[in-house]
Amino acid sequence: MQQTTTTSFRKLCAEHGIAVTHQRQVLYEVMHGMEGHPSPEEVYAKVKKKVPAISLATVYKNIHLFVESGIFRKMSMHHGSVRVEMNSEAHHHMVCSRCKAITDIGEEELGLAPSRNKLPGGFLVERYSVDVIGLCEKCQQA
Amino acid sequence: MQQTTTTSFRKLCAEHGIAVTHQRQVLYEVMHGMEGHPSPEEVYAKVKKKVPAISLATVYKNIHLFVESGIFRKMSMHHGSVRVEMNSEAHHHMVCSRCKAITDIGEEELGLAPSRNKLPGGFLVERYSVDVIGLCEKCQQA
DNA sequence: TAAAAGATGATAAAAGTTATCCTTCAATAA
DNA sequence: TTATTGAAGGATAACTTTTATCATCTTTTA
Ligand SMILES: [Mn+2]
Ligand SMILES: [Mn+2]
Ligand SMILES: [Zn+2]
Ligand SMILES: [Zn+2]
Repeated sequence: MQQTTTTSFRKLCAEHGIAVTHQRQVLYEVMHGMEGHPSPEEVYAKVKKKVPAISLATVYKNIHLFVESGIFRKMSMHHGSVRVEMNSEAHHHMVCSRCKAITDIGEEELGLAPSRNKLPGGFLVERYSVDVIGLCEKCQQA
Repeated sequence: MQQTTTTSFRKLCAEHGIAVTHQRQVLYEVMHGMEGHPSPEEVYAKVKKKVPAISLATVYKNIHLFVESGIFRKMSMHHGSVRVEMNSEAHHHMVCSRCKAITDIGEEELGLAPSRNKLPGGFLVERYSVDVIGLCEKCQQA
């Protein structure tokens, strides 16, 4: 089983053209086994139990690497700072995955019909916030 | 006109039960006139031109105040740190506006039909990321 | 107009992230 | 298998964003 895991991680790395290291493998396995949407600090705390000498910088570097190579993805666009919305119209956002430009798009233009107002688990809907991830026109050319 | 603006800001403050200060008024007017989704630093830079002595802390405090009192809103949920997604299924998120708990919800469960793949401005859609903002069951009781 | 409550400004501190630099390790070829 | 070389890791400084603290000043209200 250990052998199998190791082998499949080697394969994953080969597919993505990244080197296999012990830290990377443990990090991958720990992250893979985590529920929800952990922060880098939470990942670090868990990995440290298996590789006590690991550095927080290594965790950050490899989280980025995993995200860039498509092994995992970011939960949502994370802007360095909080952003305020002054447009009070009901609208959503187009986010360019390359240049990170954010453009408003009206609810009708987007053509989204939020149906339910109660969701599984008894969650009561207040509003929907849709980020459309994709490429802006400029970035499609480049 | 200046008089009118001042009067309407006083009214807005009264409605939201917050005190009227010079800094607050200038901040509100500057933010109201800004395009897009500025960061606190960008707001600070602009306000400083009109009130050179204003402190960055005041800008932060009042942005929070404006958001809490519903005058403006946050562009999107901003978590203190980057969050990684290990669930590779196509899914979206229910975000509790009170306790900030994030729960996965499958695409079908949500009942969302993303139709177009080209949007205004030539934006090419890669994927949709929907945050449903609302109250989780626990927070509805409290 | 005076007292109380609240807001501001300066600045320290905390939290999150990135950069630097030296050491160690993994990939590759001899 | 071993030597070489580029890549990766570890320690830590530095940077960015945000919050906390506290003395001073301004609004509110009575
Ligand atoms: Mn917007
Ligand atoms: Mn998720
Ligand atoms: Zn772009
Ligand atoms: Zn909740």
